[in-house]
Amino acid sequence: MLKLPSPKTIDLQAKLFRGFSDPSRLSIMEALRDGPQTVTEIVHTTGLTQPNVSNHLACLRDCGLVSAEQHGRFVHYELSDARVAQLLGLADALLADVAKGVYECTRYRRPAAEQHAKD
Amino acid sequence: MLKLPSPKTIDLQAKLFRGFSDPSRLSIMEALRDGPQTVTEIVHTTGLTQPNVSNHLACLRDCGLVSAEQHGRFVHYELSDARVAQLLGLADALLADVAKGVYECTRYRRPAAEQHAKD
DNA sequence: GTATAATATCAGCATCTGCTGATATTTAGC
DNA sequence: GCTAAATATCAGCAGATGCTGATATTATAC
Repeated sequence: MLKLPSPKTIDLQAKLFRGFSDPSRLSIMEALRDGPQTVTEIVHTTGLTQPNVSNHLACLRDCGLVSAEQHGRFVHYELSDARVAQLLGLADALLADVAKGVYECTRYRRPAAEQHAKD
Repeated sequence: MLKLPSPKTIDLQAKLFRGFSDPSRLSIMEALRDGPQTVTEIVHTTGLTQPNVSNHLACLRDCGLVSAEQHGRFVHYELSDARVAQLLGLADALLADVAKGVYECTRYRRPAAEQHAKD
């Protein structure tokens, strides 16, 4: 019988990955890969709504994936650890090879409107 | 103005990470870290329900994270790429440093019953 | 062919998640 | 102090997600 990590550790890992599992949060982290940005800058870079960005940033900060620094009435956010970018890079590399599968992964994803590719 | 990856790429990355963002799927992948296993073996290792395991395996297979091989009426599943385990390892390392934050990341997670730690 | 074991599929439900729109808070400049 | 800009918070809602329980499928053994 194999020994798995404790349920608590598994849950923590899941939580960590959940930080990466949303397109909006990924956009934000991709934006921060080039260096610190202000909330408003992130809003412009990503095209997301300001409350939405603030919410995701708060989430990412709570999870330790980004860190914040206040300058006047601006708050500069940045990736908190080189390994965050490293994870993004590793995902890129993996994606390059398994993308064919991911395209069709609709098991836990309703087919909805068939998501016509546009890009 | 910075240039983000295309929305399609971001969505694919999000999908990939979503494969890792569920405790049940993580348990399954952790179980497979030690080598291939049968569905029934995974059921025993993880303590999950058989239909549940099958469903998650189908999801992971669609996403290219695990691969399957049929032997008689048994199906042996294994991690499809070394980088899958690598991602799990990197997450472990990152978690060791940011765990304090992740513990408290309840932004997109209802506090519910406060989840008393037991492990 | 029949029975049985291993795996897959599916409907239905409860819950979680992320977005929007409105509002509160904080800070700088006057 | 007052105003305006930058950011944070919150309620409410639409939709996604994961689980269970029942059932279907596949494959071996007899």
